Amino acid sequence: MKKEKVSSAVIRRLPRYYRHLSALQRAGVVRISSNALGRNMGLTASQIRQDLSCFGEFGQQGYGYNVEKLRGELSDILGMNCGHTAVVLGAGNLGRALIENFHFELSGFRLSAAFDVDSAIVGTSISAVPVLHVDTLEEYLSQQPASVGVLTVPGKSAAEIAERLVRSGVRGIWNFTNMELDLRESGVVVENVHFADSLLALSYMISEE
Amino acid sequence: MKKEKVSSAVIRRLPRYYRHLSALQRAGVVRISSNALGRNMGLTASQIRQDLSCFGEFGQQGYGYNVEKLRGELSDILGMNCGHTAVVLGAGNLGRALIENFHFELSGFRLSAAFDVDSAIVGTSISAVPVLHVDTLEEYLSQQPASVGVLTVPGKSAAEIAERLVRSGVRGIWNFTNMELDLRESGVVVENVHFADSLLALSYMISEE
DNA sequence: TAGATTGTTAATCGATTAACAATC
DNA sequence: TAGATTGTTAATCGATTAACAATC
Repeated sequence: MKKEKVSSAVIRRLPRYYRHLSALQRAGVVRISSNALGRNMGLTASQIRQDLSCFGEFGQQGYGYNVEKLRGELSDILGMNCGHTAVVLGAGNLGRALIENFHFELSGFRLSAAFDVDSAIVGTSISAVPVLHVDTLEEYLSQQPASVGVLTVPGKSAAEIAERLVRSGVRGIWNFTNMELDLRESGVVVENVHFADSLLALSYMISEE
Repeated sequence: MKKEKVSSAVIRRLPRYYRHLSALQRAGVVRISSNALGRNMGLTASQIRQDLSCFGEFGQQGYGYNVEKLRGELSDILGMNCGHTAVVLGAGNLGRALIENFHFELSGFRLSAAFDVDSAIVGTSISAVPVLHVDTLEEYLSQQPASVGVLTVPGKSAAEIAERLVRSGVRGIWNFTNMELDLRESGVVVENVHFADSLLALSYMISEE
């Protein structure tokens, strides 16, 4: 998958395209024009064609886009067919909620293990995902490399665990802690899910005079 | 709090400013220049001054910004001192994780109640937050209005519950379901937390050739 | 074919960065 | 005071939108 230089704004829209196309496909829609998709998503047709043209030519003049085909192209573009794997760090409430309720496989990830320090849960399984002791993290990852570490540990452990994940060769960290991880020089990509930032943005928007 | 027309890009940075200033304050830093804050956050000094100038003049030439004062200004700008309240819809894994682990009060929200359909938990409390039956939602909100509904119900109930929240007068919906809510005409603000979109963006970034 | 719709180039718009006078 | 740093105006850069020839 070669990339020239795709802007962050475009990258952020790709999962939305994928999601909307999936819904259209489920609804039995076979083809869609950039115009109709734009109305559907609240974007201009122009923007959609411009965005997609970063990756290739997926449409057909006079016809539009085949929904199933475009969805498939997007899944490739997004790396959903790379066989990515993930491990969860911290099987507390949030980690557990993600393991039990979030369908990693629908995003192309296989969730292979969770790690925690709590001896009450180490050795058990959550939704068929084994919970291992975090002391065995390096050993495990040397045998079973992971593409992504899902960081749901307490904030005070975040930096240390992130560091260990980086040394163990993960390519990305999905960071649910409220800590800012500075891994710029490691080359590891950090994707932050800062709940507080999201709620505060909402707070701002509902507080406008 | 009067606003001219603040761009979405600026709004998204405000919580980050607040978070970084909070960390600086905890670290005992009294004053900071736009230059130093920029280095800290990975932004240009120019952008920081431009952003803040949307809301007033908070600095002092030759000195910079007083950390505590600027943090206080940002908390006002973000609406953290408006006495906002929230209710959680759906006390499953994710709802429970938010109730137990997310500190609403640190974002200026009081979490007053949770609602669910499961008779096994209705009537109990989670971290001192009462769990009520969702049938009593309208009755409750007419007595105890909420600024925001936190939507952690299953996707298939999302649209219905969102609609009921809107009719009950919430100003915003913090949407954790994977459903797209179209409330454009209601005037209610939707803030989406789409886990899958976030993971797919990460997937894209770690999959670049 | 005629109508529709793409991919792409050009025009516009908005956001970021640079520059600098004002001033603490 | 001299040095530092702001707030703001101007310049640049990038992203979005519009236009249109190509073509299914």
